[in-house]
Amino acid sequence: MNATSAHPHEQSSRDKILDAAEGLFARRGYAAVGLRELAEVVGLGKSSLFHHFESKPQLYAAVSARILKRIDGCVERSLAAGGSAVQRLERLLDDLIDLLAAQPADARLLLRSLFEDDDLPGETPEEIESKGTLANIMSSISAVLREGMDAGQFRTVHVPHLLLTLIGQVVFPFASREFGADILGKDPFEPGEVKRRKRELRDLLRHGLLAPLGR
Amino acid sequence: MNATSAHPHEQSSRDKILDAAEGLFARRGYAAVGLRELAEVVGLGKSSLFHHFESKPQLYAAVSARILKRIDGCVERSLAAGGSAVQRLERLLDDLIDLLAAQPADARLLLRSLFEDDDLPGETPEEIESKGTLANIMSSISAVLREGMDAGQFRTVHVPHLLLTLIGQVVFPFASREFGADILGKDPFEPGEVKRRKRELRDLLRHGLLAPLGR
DNA sequence: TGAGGAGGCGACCGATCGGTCGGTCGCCGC
DNA sequence: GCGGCGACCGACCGATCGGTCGCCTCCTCA
Repeated sequence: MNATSAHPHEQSSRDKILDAAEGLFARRGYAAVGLRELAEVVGLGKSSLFHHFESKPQLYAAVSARILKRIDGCVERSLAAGGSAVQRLERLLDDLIDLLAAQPADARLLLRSLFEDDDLPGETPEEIESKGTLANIMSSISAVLREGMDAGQFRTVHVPHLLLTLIGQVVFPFASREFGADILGKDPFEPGEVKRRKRELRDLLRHGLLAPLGR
Repeated sequence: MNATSAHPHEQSSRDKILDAAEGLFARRGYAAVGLRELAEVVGLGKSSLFHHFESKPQLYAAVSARILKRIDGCVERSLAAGGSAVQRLERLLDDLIDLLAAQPADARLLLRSLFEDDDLPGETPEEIESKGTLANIMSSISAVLREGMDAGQFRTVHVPHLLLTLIGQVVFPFASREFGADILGKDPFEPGEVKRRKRELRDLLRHGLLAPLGR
């Protein structure tokens, strides 16, 4: 069977493990997730996990590689669709927000992987590939920013700092689901809130915070 | 002895434990830090830790409570200094950035605590107090935002969403030190980069990203 | 029909986890 | 001089960690 999608309803054990692991790692972090618990969630014996992944670090690498590939695919697809730099950037942010909203675990795990460099032992091939994927994502976003600046559509800003700013403001709100719900009074993943988030972020980038009167 | 500061050079064991724990928890997360390792860093036997803190969760609660109090103090001090809503918000962001830059572990641990609600077992008194401190921080920042909107200095925005945006863009870059260094090509905590970060963030809030030409 | 391999299982391993216990040492008041 | 006490320590506890091993059960295909 094709593993990922013969019938949509019976996914392979490998994918079930990946999905469950993604959720658990996202919520509680790498070290706090035990393989016994993961196996129980999946509905397998613990030793069966080792038929699909050779070790816990390698499993984590597979999970985070899958997420990075999802994001990379979204970025490439979004930027390839054409239009001015402004249009492409705004579409990219919308699409990224839709992606993070559709996959609640992704934002958390992504954020974790961005500030826990030392969480994995070493340099598996899968790890190295992930580093490349991440670098590709960053350079694609940087490219559209520089393009917009060169075309005079954007102000002159420091691209790397803007990159960090964008990541923080796009990813963080979806990473902190409970805290976000406290602040918003609603689940941030609710369709209405997602739509509002896209609008607020776009307006902030277009106009900043200050009222238009004084300019 | 007064614990916190008799001579500046010989801090109490309790404070040494708090400092070391803050660094370790920030870098690797709660579950990944063993008390043996912590004790070794501090230079004590593991069992001595239990003379100062009754359990690992309680120690973590103390560490994160200390950070929240630091931030709350910074916010209150910064907002109390007077001026228009615009001036107070911009000063607040500058001061927060200075604080996070001066205490490299704070941003990481803060970010962690914001999206790992379930990391601590239950409701110790210290935990409840921290929840109040955090709520106080948020409501103070919200207040200055609403004040600026009411005065017509800010655009009409959705305050809770802006709050999440601000947290993400202020805290995240200092939480991901190594990743930030990759992006910037320099250590984000270097004084020059801190200064640049403050300027870039301020300009983004003032003007957004779009070039002023087309308006 | 039967060999073989993929997938799965429970029992088990050494290491390490958070936490406890009994005891030592030095300082301070009496 | 001595009793009490806070700081500290090493040895130890049961539980759990990631990982291994041998065995079983299907399904496939020659």
